[in-house]
Amino acid sequence: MPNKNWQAQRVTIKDIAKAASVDPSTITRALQDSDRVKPATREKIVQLAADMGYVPNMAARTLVNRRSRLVGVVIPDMTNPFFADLVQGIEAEAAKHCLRILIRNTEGAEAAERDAIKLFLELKVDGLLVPMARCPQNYYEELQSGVPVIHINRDDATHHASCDPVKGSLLVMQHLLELGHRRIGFVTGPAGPAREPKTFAYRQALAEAKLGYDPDLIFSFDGSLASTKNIATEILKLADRPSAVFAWNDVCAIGLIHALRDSKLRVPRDISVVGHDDIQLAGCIDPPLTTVRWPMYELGQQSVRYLYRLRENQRARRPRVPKPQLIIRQSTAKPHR
Amino acid sequence: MPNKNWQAQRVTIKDIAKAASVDPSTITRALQDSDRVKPATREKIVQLAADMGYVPNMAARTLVNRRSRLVGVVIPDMTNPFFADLVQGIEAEAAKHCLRILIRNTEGAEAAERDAIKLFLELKVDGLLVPMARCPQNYYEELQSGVPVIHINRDDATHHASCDPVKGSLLVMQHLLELGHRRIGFVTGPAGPAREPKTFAYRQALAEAKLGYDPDLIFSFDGSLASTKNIATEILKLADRPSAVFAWNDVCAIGLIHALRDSKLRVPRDISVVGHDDIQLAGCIDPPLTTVRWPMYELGQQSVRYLYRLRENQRARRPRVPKPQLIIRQSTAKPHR
DNA sequence: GGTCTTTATACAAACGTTTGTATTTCTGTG
DNA sequence: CACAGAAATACAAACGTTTGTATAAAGACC
Repeated sequence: MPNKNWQAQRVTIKDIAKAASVDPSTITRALQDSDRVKPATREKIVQLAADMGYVPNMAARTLVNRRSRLVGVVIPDMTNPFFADLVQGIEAEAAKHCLRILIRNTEGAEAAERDAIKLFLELKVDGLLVPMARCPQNYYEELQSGVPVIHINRDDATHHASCDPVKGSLLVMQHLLELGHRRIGFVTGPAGPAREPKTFAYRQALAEAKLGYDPDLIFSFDGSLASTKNIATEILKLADRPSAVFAWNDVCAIGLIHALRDSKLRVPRDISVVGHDDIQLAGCIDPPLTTVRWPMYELGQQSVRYLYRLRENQRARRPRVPKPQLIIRQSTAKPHR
Repeated sequence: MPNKNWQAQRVTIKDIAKAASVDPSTITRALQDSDRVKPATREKIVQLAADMGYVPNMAARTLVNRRSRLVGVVIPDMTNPFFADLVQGIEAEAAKHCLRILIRNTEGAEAAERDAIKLFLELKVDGLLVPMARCPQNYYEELQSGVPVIHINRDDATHHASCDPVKGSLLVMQHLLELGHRRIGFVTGPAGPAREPKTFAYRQALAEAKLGYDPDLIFSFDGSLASTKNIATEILKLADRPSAVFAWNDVCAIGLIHALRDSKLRVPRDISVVGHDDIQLAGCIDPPLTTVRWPMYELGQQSVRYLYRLRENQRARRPRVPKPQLIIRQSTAKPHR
């Protein structure tokens, strides 16, 4: 069927008004359940609206209300199931406050993040939720958006809800140290706000254990599984191999374990590997992965609650969030040597 | 800082007009790069707009244009990395047509899907992209939305872009049959549009191979890894065990392999397992998973292109999409017995 | 310098809601 | 029946853009 005509607005409040021979303002009030309209009239109108297939025009509504009840969420990486949890928490809480959430995906790219923010601001969202923002904080400050922005896991932001990223990594290091590891490798990830604190925790833990920092033990993961192969190769080449590796995240850890096995290194017998994020599959690979879990669902809830307070100009304290948790499975063991 | 005042609209076109002592309409035209305004004026205005931090009000714009250049995308399951690919394809193509995409997440729930659609319609999106719709087709037909809706992988829809789901599953069955398997199990998944065609392909392939259909060999996966354990138990209990299992998807297959191994069944020596989707991790578990890849990225691109055509009232043919592809790795082998 | 184009800008109406105020219609009371 | 007061509804302006049309300014030609 060619040339079908797509029409944006089908039936408006005025059409209903005409059909009910009543003023448009009455339609609004009836649909909003205001007590200013007679029950009988309301009923008639509601019925009519349904029959005529009326769909409110948010554009018009937002224009006059100057509020959209919309919240923009910027997801840096849809590939990472880890954010799915966050979104679920966000949605659950948003529903309670009659806020509707809208998602944009940036592939961890700064430009895409800016685009997303721009779109949301044009849409006049009531608030912005941005986990692990890639753009520097001053970008957000200079924005002067006039809209509350809650950062998730960026503790340098004015408003943020965070799960201490240093803490999580310290737990990992502590675990490895307690097992007796002395040469511990570290895999950094793609640029982003998570890199700093993890690296910091790694160095901090080494220092506290009075162990030296060896640049040879730092590897880098670019987000692709292919790069885990290279990391394995690098590790193999080292004269003095690490007995444990703290991988950037679970995907990285799983790839690494696979690559190491290809090179005849057994995990955890020959080398321990720890991940981060506790993705769904972490527990059912071989060996089940030791990792860190962040309470993303709660984080999502908390940040919406915080946003809501802010939006209502209520006194809003930065939310507290449950601590990261070390999940010990079987990819870590005492060093063999 | 309590009681900060969040103001929706900060600087409008009128403010710029005043500042430039010029009519609002000139501002619009200058910002739109129309040739009706003198270059010098345009430049001044553009500069001014930037300095004043002007953010266009989409609500107002949409209201008069009756077009938003927005496209709504309904994602059924963010957990599934499989959709990330789709979104990337969608975004890449949308950018080419100056369309901006907005995502809503339904947890595969019918109600959430309806909500998402409702929101998008209120927002007056120019089009809807809905992969694997959970709602029945007549819901969409009765909607009479006046907006083009492209379904992805629902070949019963008026407008759709699909990758033949039957074909993919037939490839799997063919592969298993060629290896010599005669007792093949099948794991169905949560309710949804994918269940029918997969099941159909399974039965079809059995029939063509002149093999009987045995209800004992049908298991069901509810989306949680926990349920794969139950499936493994069920399989173990069977007197006449299948020599191969076609799992609902990769996550299911990985969970199942893990659970089977716990019960001392080795894959693929004792039992072959095939997945579906070819998620990122499929290649680096042990054993690397045989699975089906759908060209989700292309599917995303195609559906946007199709939508664009429809939106422009151009003649639009349903897009062709590359076929699903069987990825043979090491989780399948000849039956041992 | 007057007329005719061309170029640049101003004016005004419209998009679909919402909301404060004004007006009409009831209901009950004296 | 008149009137106050309440209840129900109508009126009109506003939200921030866009766009067709009208107007003013500038340049070209005789």
